[in-house]
Amino acid sequence: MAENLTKALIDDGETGEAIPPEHSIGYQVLRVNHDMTEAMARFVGRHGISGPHWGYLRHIYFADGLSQRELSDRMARQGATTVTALKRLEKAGLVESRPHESDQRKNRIYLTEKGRKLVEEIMPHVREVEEIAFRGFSPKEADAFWDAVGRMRRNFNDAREGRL
Amino acid sequence: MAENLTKALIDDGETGEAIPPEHSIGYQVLRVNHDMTEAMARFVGRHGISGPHWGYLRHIYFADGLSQRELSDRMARQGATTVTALKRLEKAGLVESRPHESDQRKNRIYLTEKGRKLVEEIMPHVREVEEIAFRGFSPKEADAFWDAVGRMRRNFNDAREGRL
DNA sequence: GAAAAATCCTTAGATGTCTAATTGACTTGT
DNA sequence: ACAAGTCAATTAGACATCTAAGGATTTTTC
Repeated sequence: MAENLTKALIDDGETGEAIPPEHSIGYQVLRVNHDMTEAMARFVGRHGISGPHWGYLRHIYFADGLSQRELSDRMARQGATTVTALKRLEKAGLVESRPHESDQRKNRIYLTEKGRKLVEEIMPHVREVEEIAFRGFSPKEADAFWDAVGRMRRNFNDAREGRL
Repeated sequence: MAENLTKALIDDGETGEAIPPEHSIGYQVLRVNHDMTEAMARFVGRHGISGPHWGYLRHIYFADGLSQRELSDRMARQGATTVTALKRLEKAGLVESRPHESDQRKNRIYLTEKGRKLVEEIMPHVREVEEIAFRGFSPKEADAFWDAVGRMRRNFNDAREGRL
């Protein structure tokens, strides 16, 4: 039987008892996320930027010319948060913002040459964090994990949209 | 072959190319964590508290009398963060702090009756979030996911400690 | 075409989080 | 036994984030 799903939904679930943090998948995912972002922040800190700023830079690197709205969505942050992050990045000479050519409400965000170089310097650290995460995983297990995370994201997306 | 481990460590890895966010397990875990904490925050918001505060209350519920240090560790937050959170929770009449009986540096944190009631009111929502997360998962798949998350946490813990 | 609604960005203010420095209390080494 | 080191909690100050409200520009509706 399901030993760990058990923890949250059968052991505790069937008795209707409260779920302690260690038996809550939300808590466990919070912790593993914390570990990963902390590890990444340690690496990028050496290059003089914060973890969140790294996130913005990477998105822009792979999708130059995005609007702030698009960037906020991909970062899973509110628009107001992106405004201040971009201000700092622009001040640091890492990104630049230009008006959208056909819609005057929008901006387009681009990496500067300096920004691009920085992303390329930092990228090996991403590989290192990925490598730590999957240490001891067989390819099959890693696949299963990727698949599970994708399905969970879809589950929450559906729930938010009111489907299901 | 590993289709998804592939994404980060073979496809991109072997060519030495940059890893885009969607192929980064760190980004995917960030997103799923965001989805879960957002869902939980929506639920607990109805009861007048924030997501982080809920986290503290749950830990105290299951380990009454913890020191702030212990509580901070379990929450994966710095001590200073816990200070301000507890101040608010105390002001709201949900927790109380008493001096440690044998070590005058420490406090012990307890839930009040009101705090305990609140945790019990909110608990069903935790179950709901867990249920959304694992929708469509077989017991075996859920087990595998629990196992994988635990191993990842251990991997990062080992890396932080300098083991490996 | 004009009014209404939606979209994009921005600002203002609140909350949560971190790091660094401080104070007071325990623990250790000699 | 005492000095040095460690540890718990706090404060101060910076940064990241959110919600709410506003201004400007589409887009939609009739």
